[in-house]
Amino acid sequence: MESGAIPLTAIPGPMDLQATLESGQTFLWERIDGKTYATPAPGGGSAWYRTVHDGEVIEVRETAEALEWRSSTDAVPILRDRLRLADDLDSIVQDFPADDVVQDAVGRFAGMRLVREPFLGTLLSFILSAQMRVERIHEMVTAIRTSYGEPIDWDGEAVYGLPDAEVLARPSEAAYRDLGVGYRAPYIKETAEMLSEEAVSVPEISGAEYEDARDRLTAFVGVGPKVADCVLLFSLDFDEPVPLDTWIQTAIADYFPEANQDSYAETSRAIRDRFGPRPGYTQTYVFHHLRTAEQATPDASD
DNA sequence: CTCCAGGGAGCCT
DNA sequence: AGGCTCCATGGA
Repeated sequence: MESGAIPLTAIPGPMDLQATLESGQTFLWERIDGKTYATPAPGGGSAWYRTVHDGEVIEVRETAEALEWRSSTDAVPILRDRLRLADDLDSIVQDFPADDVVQDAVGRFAGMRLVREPFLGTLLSFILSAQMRVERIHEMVTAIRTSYGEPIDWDGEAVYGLPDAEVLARPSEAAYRDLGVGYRAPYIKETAEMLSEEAVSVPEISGAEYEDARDRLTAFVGVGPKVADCVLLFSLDFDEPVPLDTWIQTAIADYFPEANQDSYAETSRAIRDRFGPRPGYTQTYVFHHLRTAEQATPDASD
């Protein structure tokens, strides 16, 4: 086992590991303490998080001074890439619009970064996300990972990463339904088949202009414009997408009504213009802010 | 009980 | 192109 620490002073701008990993951008990490998407822990520290990257186990937590890591390999370049540690967050946030809802979100989650997660896991996660709560998406991805991934021995514990598309194309639709994914079962199977057959060129999508890339991604079964936007934003390094989910639609209705247009493509352009030079970053803050504000309001008994 | 969740496919004009 | 209906599941 290797281990190390990335000093927070080596990261441009603030860092909030928990907000980054528990804001519904990625479903490929698990908290080792067993609590998933718990309310933020006060005190500057975080739980340990674990993922499997190309067959290597990676664990990371945030302390007051550093991102500490343990891994079967050198985790530093992987963490820098997946957690976008090179992003100058102060500069990015300065470009956000001055609207209260945006600035309130920045105030709550300073240090939340976009992620740059592996393509297959991101694609499947957001296919599963249709009409589903964030916590359950994580449960479904975990169920697939632990059911069909190869166990990795990690200090005597079996750790499961997501297998490749060829493996995920094998289970029957009924087998996926048994995992509780509902009507998304055929989407998962058919998309895995398309990937294993290389029916769609992912490098071509990565290299395309944003709206063209979004259109191309919808060739996968279960992928419409919203899911495509999530994949482009959280995996393929596009900063333009503003996924128009129920929360962002609510935000548009309440705070940016002039951006409400007739079609997804037109509304997308309007809200992008409204959000400024970093639309994807702005969206991620607003989404996390509104989603977590709602769950805090229903009752004061807890 | 009803309503809702990071929507999309299939079908109809 | 744009509108309508159906699609599983679990929590509030």
